[in-house]
Amino acid sequence: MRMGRSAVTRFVEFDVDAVTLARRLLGQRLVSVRDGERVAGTIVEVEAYVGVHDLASHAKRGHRSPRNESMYGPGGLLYVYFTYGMHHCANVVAGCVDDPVAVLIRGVVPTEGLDVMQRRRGPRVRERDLASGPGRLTQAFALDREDDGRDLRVDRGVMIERARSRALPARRIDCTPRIGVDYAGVWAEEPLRFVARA
DNA sequence: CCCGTGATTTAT
DNA sequence: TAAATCACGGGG
Repeated sequence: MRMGRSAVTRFVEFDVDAVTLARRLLGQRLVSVRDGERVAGTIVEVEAYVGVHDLASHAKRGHRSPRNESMYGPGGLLYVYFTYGMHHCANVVAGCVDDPVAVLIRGVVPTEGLDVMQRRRGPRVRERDLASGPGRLTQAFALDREDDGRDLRVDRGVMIERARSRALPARRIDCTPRIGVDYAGVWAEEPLRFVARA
């Protein structure tokens, strides 16, 4: 027998286009477990990087290197890169093998392990800044290049848990151009950033 | 506004 | 080999 549209799947499915995955990730729960310390939060801001033709993407013009190799893997891999000499950013790979599309996680609202996040981020950081920003959330969740290529579908250290069975309705999502991609010409204007309304 | 910081990419 | 760039964050 076939699963209907309303069938409840336990896990997020990743083998879809980047925009679909971006919208699907909003409201779901990012989790990391490090040395038995579990932290978690709700994904509230993401950006889609939609393919080799997307001049804002690390895979633009089909570029492939040790850094972005994970983008060429199956949907569900984690792509973590290092930038500006001090920050890590985390993406969820979408699509299928050899189709380098991904979703950058830009903002999470902490729900579990706030004390752990505070320790990692520093004592002067305000609660609402713990994981609001792509570099901030990797620090709060302790994600770095060691985590690049992990498979979120099976990994026990980093995962995305289904916190809601249906995607957020479109009216609960704000759509804007992506941040920090002014170098990308017309692609800088594309509305590929998605933010869950407060 | 400016700057740190260093891996990666691109130009010479 | 050298120079420029960078999916950022913190501090004025």
